[in-house]
Order: sequence, then structure tokens, then C-alpha cells
Amino acid sequence: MSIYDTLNAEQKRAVEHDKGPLLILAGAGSGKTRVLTHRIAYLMENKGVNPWNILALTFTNKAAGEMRERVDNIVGYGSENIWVSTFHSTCVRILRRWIDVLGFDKGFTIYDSDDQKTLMREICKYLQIDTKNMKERSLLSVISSAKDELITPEEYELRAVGDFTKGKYAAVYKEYQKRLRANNALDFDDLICKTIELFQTSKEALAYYQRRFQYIMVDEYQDTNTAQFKLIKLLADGVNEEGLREHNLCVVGDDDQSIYKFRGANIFNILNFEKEYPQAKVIKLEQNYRSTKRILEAANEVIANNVGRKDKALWTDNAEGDVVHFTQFDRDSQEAECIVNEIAQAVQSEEASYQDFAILYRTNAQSRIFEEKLVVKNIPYKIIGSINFYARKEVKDLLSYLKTIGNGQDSLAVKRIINIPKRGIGLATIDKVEEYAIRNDISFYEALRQADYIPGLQRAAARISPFVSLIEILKSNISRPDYSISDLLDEIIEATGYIEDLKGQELENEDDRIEIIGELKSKIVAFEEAALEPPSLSDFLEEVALVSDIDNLTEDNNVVVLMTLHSAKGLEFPYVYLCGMEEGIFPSYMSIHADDPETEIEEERRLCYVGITRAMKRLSLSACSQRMLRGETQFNRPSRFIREIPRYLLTMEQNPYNSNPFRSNSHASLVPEFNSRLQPAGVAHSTNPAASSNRDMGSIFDKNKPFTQPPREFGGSNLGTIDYGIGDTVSHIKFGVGLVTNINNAGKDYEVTVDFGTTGTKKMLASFAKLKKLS
DNA sequence: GAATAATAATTTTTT
DNA sequence: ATTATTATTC
Repeated sequence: MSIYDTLNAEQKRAVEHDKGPLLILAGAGSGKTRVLTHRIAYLMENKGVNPWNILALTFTNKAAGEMRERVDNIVGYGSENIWVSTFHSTCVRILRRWIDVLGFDKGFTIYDSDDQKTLMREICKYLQIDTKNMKERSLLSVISSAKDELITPEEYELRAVGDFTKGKYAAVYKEYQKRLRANNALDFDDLICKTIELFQTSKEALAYYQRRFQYIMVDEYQDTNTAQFKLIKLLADGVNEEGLREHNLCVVGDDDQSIYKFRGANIFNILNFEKEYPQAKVIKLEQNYRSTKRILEAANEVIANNVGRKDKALWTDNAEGDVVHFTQFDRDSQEAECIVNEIAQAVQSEEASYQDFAILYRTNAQSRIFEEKLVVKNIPYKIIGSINFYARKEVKDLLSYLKTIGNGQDSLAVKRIINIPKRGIGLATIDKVEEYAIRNDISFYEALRQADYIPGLQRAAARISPFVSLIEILKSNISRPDYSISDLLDEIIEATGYIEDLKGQELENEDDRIEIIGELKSKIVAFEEAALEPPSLSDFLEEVALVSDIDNLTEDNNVVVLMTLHSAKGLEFPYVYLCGMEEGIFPSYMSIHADDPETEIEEERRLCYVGITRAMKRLSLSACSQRMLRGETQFNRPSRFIREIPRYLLTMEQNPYNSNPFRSNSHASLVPEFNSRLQPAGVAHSTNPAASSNRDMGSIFDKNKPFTQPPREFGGSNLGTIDYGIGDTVSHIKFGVGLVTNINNAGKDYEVTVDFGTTGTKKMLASFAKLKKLS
């Protein structure tokens, strides 16, 4: 009896394949990680492959860590020598060693999307681009797509000839790359592109890694972009000791779970793998070990609506299981409250524990309301993603100090902290320094050091020099042998008086902010303790840039987890709540109204498939008729994906708050209170005329309504009117109490004129103003 | 020239 | 609702 006997026939074939390209099409829950780890073990144990020669690429650090751990459990030795890491970490590791070939310094900084945006803002200002027409975000995405396709700024320029807009893009792209280099910084895409550039520039570097990585494995292959594929191809093109090109490349993926097209994922990497490698062997894993029959069938039915997929039929030996639950709520607050109550009850009755539950949604913004309800119920939870810890102001400030000390060329970081805490250095001074830096072709920080020689900076120069000395002193500490990053952080906080400054600002959430600084400190300490040898500052900054929230999700925490559908890929939970199943939310408004809705909706559908297939035992779907989004009330119809699940697999659950407020659950006491909060106050929103126009967004379903449930009314039935008229007294959230002096019918909305007395007379649209009638 | 108050703008998904 | 930018005050 060997460990390989637990594998099914197809899995076994995949595991025992040793030489040559291999494509594993692995459906959801078909044990693909198991196959990968067993294959690594098999190669080591039975084929005498040196773990040193194995490279396994994943997309998240979590997946990488898990893979290493699982190999360790099987083999018991040598797993630390396998190179298992994410694409991005792999590239950083290579570049830290070789990037000087490309003219960068080895201490380069990695820019996250916030940094990118800041840089782009500067560029738009510099190139006098009107950001009303060309948004920073869209410019960045143009650049990102170019990089994904390995198009250089020069090439982009060539292709742009004669096209004004593209010409502009080319200029921005060029300037962006120029500034990254000047700051000795790389963005995420650069990590991949520069590694390829390195391999094309240095035969020595390429040969070294080709020789080392004799066996390459790629997880989530459907998410690779053109650049990543090129990188894999370059590495897999090496020769072995006998001078043979074996292409020992094993890729695992599922075209139905390709959900990163927006990030450049190229579906043809998986669809055309056999064309690229004609000798490739293809193995399909179609047995699902995760979900019940009903859940799997629901998933299959939904995904069957997509065209142009690789043919496959996922099946399972698991039990029939519970039907899929669908509940339609009136409001998002009900949805959240109800789901949270259900979880509390299940845990109370010891049917399950907190960690068995996941709440999944399309956008991060949806997490807020759940958090609210979970706190009230005292349920332990973890939200993955939403407000990234490293995006907090305090953290960014302190990290910028670290970056400034580690890489003085990173002007973005220097500019961020030069006046934090306030040193009396304002915009005008910064502009002058910047101008001097550009004129003399030096970095911003270098210009600060020469502040005394900058014309027009008499008084300001005196304010700059203490800052420069501070950084210089902190810098000199790094060279001490006993130096640690956490000491450095302490010194920064101490020397700048950062915490005192924070306290002086009299912010209401002062304690939270100080706590966050403490959290940063413990993260640094933990990082230093986990490292085998004392890590360098750039090691830590790299960790910060490349470790995502999901990576820290561990199973030993008994908490309910909340995350986006994207983050949930690769995970599984006994009980899954898929909420916000509404047209405009999921599928998203963006996809419905895209230039090419068919394609975009298909991606959303794959995302839905991913969501459904996370569930092992029970799947609960829900939608709300009314939802608050960015301070506005939206009215959405249930998602088309609900309709795609056959009725016999679904139960339509009654909204417990509506049908029977005294339902026999232990939380019945909450209900009357809830309703009273909901009814009169909410009427102002639900009766505004824009509501009916928003509603039409989902009207494609009017002709073909999938629901037998009688349509319920919200609050009152006077939708499309407003409950105040000329001469009425109304209150506005910001302007206070005023008198309605005029109402005009402005198409789908009403333009209301209100006299707020001393505040003045304002004209506003009824749908946005949220006026409340006072009588 | 800098600090502060007021106003405009923004969010789909992520390494 | 939160954050970046602009207008205003000191």
C-alpha cells in the first residue's frame, strides 16, 4: 500500500507522468493540488529527481505555502529545497540577484497600486493631461495591458503612429517607465517583464535558471498572461545534462475558472497549450470530491451557458445533499442580519462551527454591512481584502520612512513623509526642490541634501536640513550589526514624534490608529522571528508588497470568513453564502454595459461557477430588492445566474422578515424593532422617482420572470412619486431644514428647489438629495 | 507660504 | 463614506 493508491486512475496517470509537457485540466474540487503535490513527491521518491531542480509556480503565497507543507508531509525530507513560490516572488528573487544587468540597483522598491496612482498623477500634471478625459486608472490599465502583452514603450509608440489617443498613451507610458527607473522602482507587471528582459539580455542568467529548473509546475494555469507564459516557456526551454530539450512542464488549470481576464489572463494559454507543445499529454480530472450532487449540478447548469469551453463533465460520488437555497430579501440589511442569525443558530445548536462558514460577495464594499451585524452578534469573523492593512495611512507613512531609508531614490516615499509630521514644508517648497532635481538630473532626496544651493529657498532650506539629518542618522544605524527592523521602526516613531503628532490631531479614532502602528510593529517582529537569518530592510518591504491578505488565512482560527468571489478561488467551505445575487451587482453593472457584454458576462458566469463550487455541504444564495451603494439606494432584479439553476435544485425561501415576523426562531424579538426602523424613515428613498428608472436596468427579465413568488412592495406602493410638494418643510442631511419653493419634472427625476434660509437656496435632484418631509 | 476648511470625485474583481 | 483637490484664511 503506497500513498499513490489513494489516487483515482486519472490522478495516478498525472502523478506518474515524468518527462515532457503535460496539461492537466482539473475541474473544481477534483484534487488538483493533491495531484501536484503527489507528483512532486513521486518525482523525488521514484524518479530520483533532485528537489533543487523543481520549480512550482502559484498565484498566491498561500497556495505556495500549502503546497510546500503538503509535499513535506508526504516526503518528509528535502521539500525546503523545492522552489515553490508565486510568479511575482520568484521574479523578485531572481531580480534581486541580477537586476544590475538592466541598470537598476538591487535594492529596488516595488510599487503597489496606490504608488502607481500617485506616480501617474504626477505624470498627468507634468504632461498636462486633463484627467477628466483620461483617468489615471485607465492610463494605468492601458500600460498594464501593454506590459502583459510584452509591448515596450518604444513599440507602443511605433504602433501608435497616426492615432492621437494612442500617441498620448505612448507618451505617458514612456514617462511612467522613465520615472520608475529614476525612482529605482518596479511595479507588479515589471517584475515579470524585467525578468524576461533579463533572460533576453543575459544568456548567463537564463542558462543558470534553465539548468536549475528541470521540472516546472504551474498552478492555476488559466490565469497566466502572455508575459507569464513567455517566462515559463523561456525557463522550460533549457536542456538537461544530456543536452536534450525535454520541456518537463506540467500545467494545471480549469478554463471554467478563468476569472482574471481583466488582469490580462490569456485564456489561449490553456486552450492552445497543445498547439504550442504538440507532444503534450492531456489529462482530464473530472471527478469532484468536494461538493454534493445537487451543488455540483447547479454549478454545471450555470456554466453550461458559456460557449467556447473545453469539453468536460464534472461528476461526483458524493451524497445527493441538501437543495440549494435561494432567498430574496427586501434590503441588504435584512440579508446580512438573516445570514448572520442563521450562522449563529447553526453554531449554537452545534451543527457546525464558525470556520465552516464563508460569506462571499462580488465587491468588497458589500462586506461592511455584514461586519456590522457580526459585531452586534459577537461572532468572530475575518474579512479578507477589503481595507488592506498596508493601505492604512499610518502604515503607509511609516513604511515610507522605511522605504526612504532603504532606497533614497524612491522619490514617492520621500515626498509622502517630508511634511509628516508637519515641518513647515509646503507645496511651493516641494515644487522648487523637484524642479532643481529635474534640472540637475538627481533624485528628489539628493536635491533635499543640497537644499542650501537651491535658489529661492532661504527659510525653507532651514526646515529641510533637520529632515535630511534625521534620515541620515537613521540610515547610518542600518549598518550596525545588531540592528533590527523593529528597532528602526521604534527609532523612527521616537525621532519623528509620530504618535504624539497623531494624538495632537484630535482625531476621533486615535486609539485605532495607534493600535494599527502596534500591529505593524508586531508584523515586523513576527517577520524577523520567522526568518532563518536576519532579514534586510528590502526583504521586509518586499514581503509587504507581495503578501496579500488571503495568504494569512489559516485554518486554526475558528472564525467566519468574508471575502470576494475572486479571493475565494482555491478554497472550500462546508457552508457557503453567495449574497448579492442581483443584476448590476453580479453580474456587475460594468459587465452588462461593456462594449462586449457577451464575453464579459461569460467571465462573470465563471466567477459564479467558482463561487458555487466552493460549497461542500450547503449553498445559500440571496438577493435584495433594495440596496445601499455609495450612499445611494439601488433597486435590482435577481441575477440571471439564479435563473440558470434549474428550479428542481432550488428552494425559494420566504423572506423571514416579511412573511412571518414571529417565525419560531430564537431571534424573533429582533423583528418588530427592525421593521419599525425600516418603514417610515426609509420611505423617502423608496418613493423617489429615480428609483423606478434604476429599476429598469434589470428589465430584461420582465418578459421572462423566473419567480413564482408574488412581487412584494417596498414600504409603500407609491413608487415613482415624492411625498412632499411646494410649500412643504423638508430636511436635508447636510443643509438642514428648508422650505420647498419649486419642483420641476426633469425627465426621469424631479428637480427640487429648497430654501434653506441662511444656508441659501439650493436646486437638487430628488433622487440624490434624500429629502425628508417634516410635517 | 503653509494650514485649514470646503468641495469634488470615486469603486469591480488583484499579484 | 472616504479621500484628493481647491479655495480661503492665517
